[in-house]
This record gives sequence, C-alpha cells and structure tokens, in this order.
Amino acid sequence: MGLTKTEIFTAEQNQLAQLLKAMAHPARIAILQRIMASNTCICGDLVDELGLAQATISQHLKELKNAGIIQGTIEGVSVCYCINPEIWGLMTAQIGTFLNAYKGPVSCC
Amino acid sequence: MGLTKTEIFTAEQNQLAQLLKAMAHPARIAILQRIMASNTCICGDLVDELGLAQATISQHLKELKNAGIIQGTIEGVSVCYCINPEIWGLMTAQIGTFLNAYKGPVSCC
DNA sequence: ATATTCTATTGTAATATTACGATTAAGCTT
DNA sequence: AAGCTTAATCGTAATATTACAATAGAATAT
Repeated sequence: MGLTKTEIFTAEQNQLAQLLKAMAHPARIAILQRIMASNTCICGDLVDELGLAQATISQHLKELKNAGIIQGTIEGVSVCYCINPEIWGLMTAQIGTFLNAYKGPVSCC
Repeated sequence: MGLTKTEIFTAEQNQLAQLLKAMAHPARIAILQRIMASNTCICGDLVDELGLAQATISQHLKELKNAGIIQGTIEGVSVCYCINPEIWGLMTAQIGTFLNAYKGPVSCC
C-alpha cells in the first residue's frame, strides 16, 4: 500500500489531481506568485526572498517544471523561470470547469 | 526535517495550499464530482462506485471535511455528505484570484 | 587555467500520505 | 435484547514529501 491507485480513475481526474498537487504547497504558491509579479523572470532571487535553502527551492522548481506549470531557460550563469502560458491556460480552464460544476445548495443536508 | 515551514509564508498562501492539497487526489476529486452530480447527498454509495475500501473512502471524506470543503450529517444509519457552500465559494474566489494573477506572456524566456 | 557564481543533484532524516484489514460505535430491525 | 447495516477509528505497511548539507556541473570572470 501507500501508492495512489491511479488506474481506477479517469485520465482527467488524475491530471487535475496532479496539477493541484503541484501547487498544493505554500512555497510553490509563493514561487508562482513571485514569478507572476515580475513579468520578467527570476531565479536565484527566490532563494533570497523565501526563507528556504537553495536545494529546497530547486526541488520545488523541479516539481513545478515536471507538472509543466513553469519552464526554465538558461540565461548565462543563472536560470530564468517563467509560467508556461499554454499549460496555465489549460489548467485554469480545467480547474474552472471542476469548480463551476457546483451549482449551489439545491436541497441538501 | 520533513515538515512544511508554514511560518515563513502568509496566511493566504498557507490556506490556499491547504485547500488545493485537500483536492489534490484523484479519489477526492471523484468524490467531489460524485457529490456535485447528485444534488441530493450520498454516502456509502461512494464505496460501491469508486474501487476503494470503505476505510480508505472514510479517510478521504475526513480530509475533505477537515478542509471544510464538505460537511456530513447523520441520516439515520447512514451519513449524508454535501458541499459546504460558503467554503466552496470562498475557495473558488481564492483560487480564481490566484490563477488570474497571470496576465499572459509579457516578455519572458 | 583558476576562481567565482549559480543551479542541479545526491544523500539522508523526519514526517506525511495512501491504502486496507480489523475493530469499534451508533442506529435501525426484528 | 440480538442481529444487521453503516460509517468511523485504529493499527500497520508501503511509499511519498519536505527540508537541508554537501557535492557536482556549467558558465562567466579574473
């Protein structure tokens, strides 16, 4: 045990869960907010601004990158991260569809 | 180590992360979708319809309840779960604000 | 070439999550 | 009361996550 039974769920459910999971950590939310705040991308600034070790930031960035939410390009000696516009759009739509499926309290407990 | 350093993040970041985390599992997404599908609430139906053990479903329901996303009322011998309208609304707004903070690719990598 | 800077990776410890069998608790039914 | 149904809880095993020090890799600067 201990591992999610992905095979019993739909691809959409698994994908949505994966995207939500990628953002479901305060550090990663902070990272995404920081990237969005400066249109121009950043990188090692995150290490200074958030109070986490460099290895930890790098690990969080990797998770966001694996989920496809951000992308990084090497800019000389440093790495420039930014939002992946397509994935962000798809994700926003997918989350919106899910959340808007709720049509208020009809007759419930 | 091994525990999230919540103290270095804002209350908003921690709260949003917590809500996202509560939904960041295909089983919990399936549960929420199932609850939304039948306006009228369900309970043990989930055990039959999802392919997970009763204890596992109960555990997932508990997490959703802890996050405030759903609420359960005892209905005789069974328990009726439904969406918590207020939290759902707040959550939708909070996630929307976060996702809409991204204003497309301005000049990035 | 050597040093410096920046980031990724490796290794590791602490903790959390996921899943399920077994048990308990609470409410009907007879 | 005794039995049945439904759901929560406990205990446990397997795996995943979070965080960091230490190290490695890659590009620039001296």
